[in-house]
Amino acid sequence: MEEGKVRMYVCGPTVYNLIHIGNARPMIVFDTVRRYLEYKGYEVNYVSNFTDVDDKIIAKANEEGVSAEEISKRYIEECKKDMAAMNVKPATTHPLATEEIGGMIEMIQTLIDKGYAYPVADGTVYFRVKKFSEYGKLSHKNLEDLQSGFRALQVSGEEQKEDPLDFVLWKPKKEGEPAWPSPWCEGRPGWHIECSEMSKKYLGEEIDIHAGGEDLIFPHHENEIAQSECCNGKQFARYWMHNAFLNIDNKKMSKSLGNFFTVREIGEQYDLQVLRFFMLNAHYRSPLNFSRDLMEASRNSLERICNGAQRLQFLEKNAVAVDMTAAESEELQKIKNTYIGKFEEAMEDDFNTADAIAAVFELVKYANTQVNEESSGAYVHGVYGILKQMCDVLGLIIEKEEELLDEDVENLIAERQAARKAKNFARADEIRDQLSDMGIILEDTREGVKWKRA
RNA sequence: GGCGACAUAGCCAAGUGGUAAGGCGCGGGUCUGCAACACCCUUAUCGCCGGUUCAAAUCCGGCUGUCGCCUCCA
Repeated sequence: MEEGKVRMYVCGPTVYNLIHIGNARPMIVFDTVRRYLEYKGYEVNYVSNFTDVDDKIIAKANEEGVSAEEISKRYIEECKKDMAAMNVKPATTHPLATEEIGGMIEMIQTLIDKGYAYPVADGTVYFRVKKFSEYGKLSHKNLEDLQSGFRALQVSGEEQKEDPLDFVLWKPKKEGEPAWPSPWCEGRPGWHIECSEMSKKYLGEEIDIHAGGEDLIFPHHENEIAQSECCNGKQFARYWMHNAFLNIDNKKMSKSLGNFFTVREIGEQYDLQVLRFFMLNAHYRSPLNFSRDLMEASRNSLERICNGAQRLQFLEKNAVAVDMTAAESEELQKIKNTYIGKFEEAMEDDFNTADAIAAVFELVKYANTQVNEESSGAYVHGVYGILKQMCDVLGLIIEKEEELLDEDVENLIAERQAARKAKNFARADEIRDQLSDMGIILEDTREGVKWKRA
């Protein structure tokens, strides 16, 4: 909407527990969208909320005998740790629903004033769905479909609605629940109005991109559209992006099936970069199946990229020639066009990260076969730069911190080298095993001995 | 019942009209004292049936299979 800028809202998690790997998918996917837009020079105002008042949070609080606030604060902190471990950038703003109640009340009041909402006797406020003729435009549902497919089981409070399709904007407090004063009753906001308000406050009445999991299309996003467009009189979001689900053994993840994994659990077994790679290896709109085998495959794949990157760093550091030759300069421009070209083309085709990753692998192959000891430092640096640029956009970290080994380890490596020279391979292998037990893996490359952490 | 999505090699996964990217894995080989890394070679005619077209994984129809959503559930 505004030259050089993007306003983007992503529905965030309800913080009643550690986030699971299903929650991680939109975080990783839309963080990558953001990174690409920033890479292209856009200034991205990225807003993602935490839903910190909700039945599940309250239930958890009662279970533990603490306040709802204590629960939500705790899991917001844990969620931020997981996000950092997945290399998900913090949002420009992470609003909390409970801190935006005033704005929500104002929006609800406006909707009532315009005739789009109505309070009932107990103080509940409902949205009058039939008043908004475009209701269903996002989820491709029409009111007849909704009514014909209407479930026989009705929720409590149904009898006070004007129409079964109407949804809650404000609900009265129940015993022991957190509540805020409002013109209608002491209570708390409905879930949908929270996002409408937070999006409006931090991004404005119209935004460029609104994103979230595909399960949110109906009713959550449909209801957000109804609320925001009726309240503000403007188109709410220009683009909607929805990621498909992450399944386990082709089934929706759920606690009852026992196929529920938190990001924290996976992080104990794998570097979460592997999880990130795994998710980006498929298109965000395709359902993705999660399994241990697939994580193993992803780990191996990612390692290939990291190995290639480390080799380049090594070659650069040990390059004999410093400056690029004219031929190298020309070649660098050529590969930039080829690989960055393919990468951008993929990303600009609805963020086809799987295809973009293929471009990364092709560059790695190029580097492994065409870049060598005879390449100039500047040239190697240039190739590495291209690789790093692509990986940065994907949020994959390939740059390892320069790490110094302690003296004992250094000495062991030196001793092993001496043993190898003396053809005392038994001793050499013994040392290698010893280092392996310490978590250090040695590789005898043509360029010298390299090591890495297991 | 209503609405919608998907079906490509052992596995994951790109590819929406011109004769199948990439990765993992398997097997063979080169390099290495060995191992690892890397490199080379090898691994598919795209769920089934029919149609449109000079040409289809790609378009149309039918069938089969899997999955998602259907109002206080994130």
